[in-house]
Order: sequence, then C-alpha cells, then structure tokens
Amino acid sequence: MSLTIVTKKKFVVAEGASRPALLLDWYDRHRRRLPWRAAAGERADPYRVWLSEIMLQQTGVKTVGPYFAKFLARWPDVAALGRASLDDVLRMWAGLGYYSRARNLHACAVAVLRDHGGIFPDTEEGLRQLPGIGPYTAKAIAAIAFDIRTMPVDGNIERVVSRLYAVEEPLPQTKPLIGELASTLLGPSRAGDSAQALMDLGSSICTPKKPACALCPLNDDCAARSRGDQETFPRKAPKRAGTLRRGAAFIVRRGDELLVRTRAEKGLLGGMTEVPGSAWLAGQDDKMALNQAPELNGVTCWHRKTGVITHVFTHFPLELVIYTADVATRTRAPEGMRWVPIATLADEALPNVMRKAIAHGLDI
DNA sequence: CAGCCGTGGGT
DNA sequence: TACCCAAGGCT
Repeated sequence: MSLTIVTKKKFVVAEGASRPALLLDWYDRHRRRLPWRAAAGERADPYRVWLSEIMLQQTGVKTVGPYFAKFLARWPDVAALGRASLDDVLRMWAGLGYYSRARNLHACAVAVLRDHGGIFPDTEEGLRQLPGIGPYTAKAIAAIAFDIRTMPVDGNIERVVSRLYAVEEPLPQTKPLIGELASTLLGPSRAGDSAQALMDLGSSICTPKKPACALCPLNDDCAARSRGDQETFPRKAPKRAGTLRRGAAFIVRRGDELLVRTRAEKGLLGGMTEVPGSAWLAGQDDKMALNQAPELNGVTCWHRKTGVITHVFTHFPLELVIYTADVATRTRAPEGMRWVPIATLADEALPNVMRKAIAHGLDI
C-alpha cells in the first residue's frame, strides 16, 4: 500500500512507509555516538539538546566537542547557566566564533529560568520565542528533545534532499521547497531520530564531495544519483568575496601587563576583548593606521614588527600590522582601556584574531 | 531580505 | 594553495 504525494507538479514522491523506515533502520545500525545525544530509546535532555544545537550552528561536531564538555561540567543545567555572569559565558565561548550566540545563549538561559521556571517550552512556537532560537533550532529541539513531528532542515539535510529530488533551483531561494520535500521523510513516529538520521547520513554518506552512494539506504530512489551528477547538488547562488581591509594593532607592555579594551556590544566580535587598534578599512596604509595609536604619556617610540597578521572573516579578509611599545611602570591606561597580566590572557574573552596579534607582538 | 556575524577542518 | 563547508540567527 503505497500512496503518491505530488508536490509542485515536478516532484512526484513515491512513498509508502518505505523511505522513512529505511532511514530509521539505517540510523539504528549506524547512528553516531555524540555527547549530547541520548542512548537509543532514551529521552534526550532538553538542556543538552539546546546547548549543542546553539554551539553547532555553522560549527562542526569536532570543534564543538570540547566546548560542550566544558560548558556542561561548569553549568550542568539551564538554571546554573542562567545564574552565571555574561562575562563568564563569553570567556568560556572565546574561540568558538559567532559571539552573538554566546550572548543569546545566556539571555535564553535567563529567560527560561525567569519566565519558565527553568523548564524549556515543549512546543516549536514556544521555543521560537527564545533568543538565539530561530526556525531551524526550534524545530530541531522540538523533534529531538520532545519528539514533536517536525523536520528541521540544516545544511546536511538540504544536501541530501536536493540530491534525492534533483532540485534545480538554487539556494537560498529553494529553501521552502526543500523544507516540504524533507518533511516527506518523516514517518508516523520518531521525528527526532528521523532528523538526526538525515544529518548523520549527510555528514557520513551523502557528503559534499565524493558521496558514498553505494552505502546509502536511499540509493535506489535518488534522482541525482540516477543522473550521475549528485556532486553538483545543492545548486547555490554565487556569493561575492569581500574586499581586503587593513589596520594596525598596538601591543603595549607595562612590565608583565598588556593594554586591552572591550569592543562594543554589537557588531563584529561584539563584547569581546581586544588590544587597541586602528579602524579596519580597505585601502588604509601603515601611516594612517599608526596615527590611530593610543595616547600614552611618554610613549614616543613604536616598534613595527616585521610581517603582518592575516585573518579571514566571513565577509572580508583582514591584514593587521603590529606595533609594540614598552611603557613605564606607573603609566595610566587611557580612557576605556585597562591593564591585564599577560599570564592570565588565556582567561580573557579574546577572539582568535587578537590571540594571533598578541602572539606575534609578544613573540610567543 | 540580503548582508552581517568566526573559526577550524577537510580536500 | 585556496577554496568549500559546518546541526543558522538577527536585522
């Protein structure tokens, strides 16, 4: 007994219980063991699911692992995290990137503690209202933690589904269609396992390059594979590269201390610690940048380190020249800046570009 | 809604 | 090497 669903004319989905069942059978045999994932048949902890989903936004499983362990050890439940200071959360997050996630993580924990008695909402709509939880994450938590019948669509699932149906329209325009098609892979139950099965399939079998179609549980029903051009999916609109920006960073030592400041709360590297520096602008030269050095009484001699620091952000590459200076013991920090011991720099909320700049300036 | 928002791994 | 990619959200 197979029923036929017609979606947008072109996509005729021949489906019984077969495809969702094949997927779940495969998952039961090949599921990945991940720290935030419940054992087979056991209920997932919403706090762990949520924490992992936030960390996994645009970030690989391997990268997230140590951060998840650190957070869970220090803050074992959402109430503990809700009582933590934002500064502690930012420090623990340093190095993981996309720092607004850390601010929203903290804000979300506070909201769950204050407005929901420390219990996560168990509906997609309720979850969606919380900071840092968008359409994807709301569906993911609903499905994985509460077994609500909904299908989140991440990058893995976009790839799997666009291949399964040979979707020609490019992303992101075709997101709604892919969402509809992905939902056809939901069976009558085990929504969370279905979603995680597709993610595991995308990360281990239906990979961006050289997918292992021979091992795929859905391989006899894959439109792209039957055409032989599975690697060309998903289609994507071309994105433009950013323009190179240049700037200077100033490494000022006062004995065994370093001069730092805190960046503005919003925008690039929001709320993170940095050494003083020039603006980062396209077409800026070294002299313009040096003119933006901090005012320190007695400092007349900046030493220009040879070489440059390069860093690539999502939307532009950056080149920083490094200037160093040593100042007298009682030199005051300029307005808005402070001295921190070099020995405790590891505990600061320093983004990687600043760690690179400091390492270069201090020869470490 | 398209641009903004990090970083490390894989090829 | 120089790309691409990753369990996206916010404005």
